[in-house]
Amino acid sequence: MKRSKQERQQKLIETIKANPFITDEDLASHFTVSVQTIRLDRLELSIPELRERIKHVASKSFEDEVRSLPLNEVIGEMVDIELDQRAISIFDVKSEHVFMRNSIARGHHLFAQANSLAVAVINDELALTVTSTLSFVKPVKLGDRVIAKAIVVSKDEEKNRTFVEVTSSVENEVVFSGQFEMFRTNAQSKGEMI
Amino acid sequence: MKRSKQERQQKLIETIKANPFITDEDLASHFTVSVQTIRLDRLELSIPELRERIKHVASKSFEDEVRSLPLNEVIGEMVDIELDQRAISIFDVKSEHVFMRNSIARGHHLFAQANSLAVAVINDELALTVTSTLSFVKPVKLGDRVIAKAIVVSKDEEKNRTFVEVTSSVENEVVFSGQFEMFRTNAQSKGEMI
DNA sequence: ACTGATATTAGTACCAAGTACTAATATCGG
DNA sequence: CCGATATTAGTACTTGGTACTAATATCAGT
Repeated sequence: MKRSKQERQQKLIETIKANPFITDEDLASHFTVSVQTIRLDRLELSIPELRERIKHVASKSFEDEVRSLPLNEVIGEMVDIELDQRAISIFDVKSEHVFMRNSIARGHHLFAQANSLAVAVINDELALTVTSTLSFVKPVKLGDRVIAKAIVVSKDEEKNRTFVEVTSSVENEVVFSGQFEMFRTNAQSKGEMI
Repeated sequence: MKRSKQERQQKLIETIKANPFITDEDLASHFTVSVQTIRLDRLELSIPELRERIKHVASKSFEDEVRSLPLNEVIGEMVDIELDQRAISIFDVKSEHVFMRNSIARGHHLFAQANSLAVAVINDELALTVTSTLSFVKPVKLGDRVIAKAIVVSKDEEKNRTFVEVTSSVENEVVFSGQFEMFRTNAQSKGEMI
């Protein structure tokens, strides 16, 4: 039934990963070894104790929660903005943004960054994306820092339209570009989009 | 400096809410009362102890994580698919998808649903969005159920391109449409997007 | 079969952050 | 000043550990 130490430790890693809430005692009975053995295993594998594991999971999600609340309106971090002119935001590609199997960022995050930047650069109460044309130039990978630059290219004051061009790059290489036609108004709340 | 018990308890609730990771000891010195007082307060307010609070935060996020892992690939719920032909998915607009101030769905969620559906309908190892043109027809509100239909309209076998048209509607009214030019290949792993 | 190394188990003291409970003081309102 | 409420102190006990020592098991190789 049981096999080598290495095998057990491998399973241990998986088991704890699948359920970080498991105690040493439960692990011991699960692998039918003593609690001390489990503790030695954790020591060797430098797996922290239950409380530390839980704390880690909790603090990770707590930070995310805190971060996603006030900054909700812009995807990525705004570093520069001149209303009605240009805006720049950076977005770090983390594991939650990529496909599992190839670590490539999912397109909607790039779109989200670009689009929310286009919304932000508009100096009005209300900004609404009407149409957009996107070009995904180059795959973006886990760990990449994407810098999006939005530039207001033209306006049609009569129709309340603003045209914004967004170019995103990673290490000075263009990875994405999009043209956004935005509807703008300072009316109270006819409805807003994006 | 200090005020009534009620006032302290009110602050206590806020403090713990803002930072669930705080110990009774830290709370005690923060409010310059004894640890026992803090414990009586928690008892009266039925605020659980630190470890239980942390566990709660962690398990909440852990469930979310588990849920988002396998369903990671498609945004929304796939209800029908005929590879290389058409696909349908539904997406319920929840509070995390909308702007706080007007309860209107943020565009990238509509894009994400449409785009992941376009990826899914492609019957190949690899599907990559090259370009897309989007039209946000009508604002989508909190609580709306968005039904996206993807239809493969044409193919360019030589260039490995597939053109997909996605139309999203709420209660039979079109709210969004997009044309997606997809790159496809069954090569192992040249890179993938979206 | 014996030896040495590695692995496992047992046991103790100690820690953090509590609960549960009892008992002694403070403080305040009338 | 008295009684009620609030606060503080203190003890025993709990969980899920760490850190450490020491005793066994198990296995591999000669």
